[in-house]
Amino acid sequence: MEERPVMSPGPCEGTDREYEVLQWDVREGCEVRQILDRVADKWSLLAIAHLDRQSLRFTELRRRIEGISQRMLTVTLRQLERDGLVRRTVYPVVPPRVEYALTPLGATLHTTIQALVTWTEDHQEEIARARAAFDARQEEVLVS
Amino acid sequence: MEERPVMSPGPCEGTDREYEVLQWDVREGCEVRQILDRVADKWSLLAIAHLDRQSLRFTELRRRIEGISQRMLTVTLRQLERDGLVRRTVYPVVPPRVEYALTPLGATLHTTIQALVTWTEDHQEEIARARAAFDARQEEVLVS
DNA sequence: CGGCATCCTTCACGATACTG
DNA sequence: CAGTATCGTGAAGGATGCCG
Repeated sequence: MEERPVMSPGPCEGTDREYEVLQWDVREGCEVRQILDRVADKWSLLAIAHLDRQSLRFTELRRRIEGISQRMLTVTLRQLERDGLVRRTVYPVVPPRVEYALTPLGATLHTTIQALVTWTEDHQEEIARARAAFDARQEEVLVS
Repeated sequence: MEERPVMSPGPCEGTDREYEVLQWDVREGCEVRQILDRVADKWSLLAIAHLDRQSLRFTELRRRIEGISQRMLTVTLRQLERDGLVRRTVYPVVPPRVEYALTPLGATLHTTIQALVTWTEDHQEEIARARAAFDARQEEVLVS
């Protein structure tokens, strides 16, 4: 068992959520950061996005998330399962059949993640233009 | 100039957004994936979250994002600037004063990102419980 | 103060091989 | 099919030093 979360040992309790979102940083470094990392992770994002309202078998999921290695899909799904975001169902048949689906909690996260994905899709051209403009400006500076 | 995005040279044009979100994967591997990666990046997320409706100086931002190195803050801000999400303003005084703020585009992303942050805050206990339960189950299996 | 360049380490991840 | 275990590598990122 190699990559098991190491859980930063820092001081981390009583994350008084009273003072409101704008101050969410005062006690950051706590678990929020770690969870955010996991949840915003490249492969987690894609896995959750693809499990929208449907359960998928391991290989099926692997095919849909183009470019993911078997190893990373396994690791990612284990983490999501551990976090209670994905439910793993094993059918005791041979050859084995394992299905993955979002839990209710995972479904609520899906909504948020889908918003991020949609935002990206909707603004990719704008970003591409910004990049081109930025690079052009850099070019100028380099020439001069 | 070391880490400049390499821009995967794969086939990537005419990302027909006609077929709708559920099919956003057919042409993935395109820029969407790359942008999603950047935008969902650990430090990008935090930087954008902290630039909510206020501009901050470099050092101020650095102090608020606990744990970020100077190097990573610089790199992150450059990328966000290049993507048109953050505006960098240099005041020609000495010592130099540089302020960072969200662009209008960045502000729209902030909304989405804040939703993700809020989700994480709202569900951290639930996730902690899920993890504890999962780990307990693993323990059982190991003992047997 | 707000960087950039260099060096060096770590570890995330892919590739590969083996199993129930 | 759906994993697990092991190994090797590249790249991410921290530490440090210098500069306008």
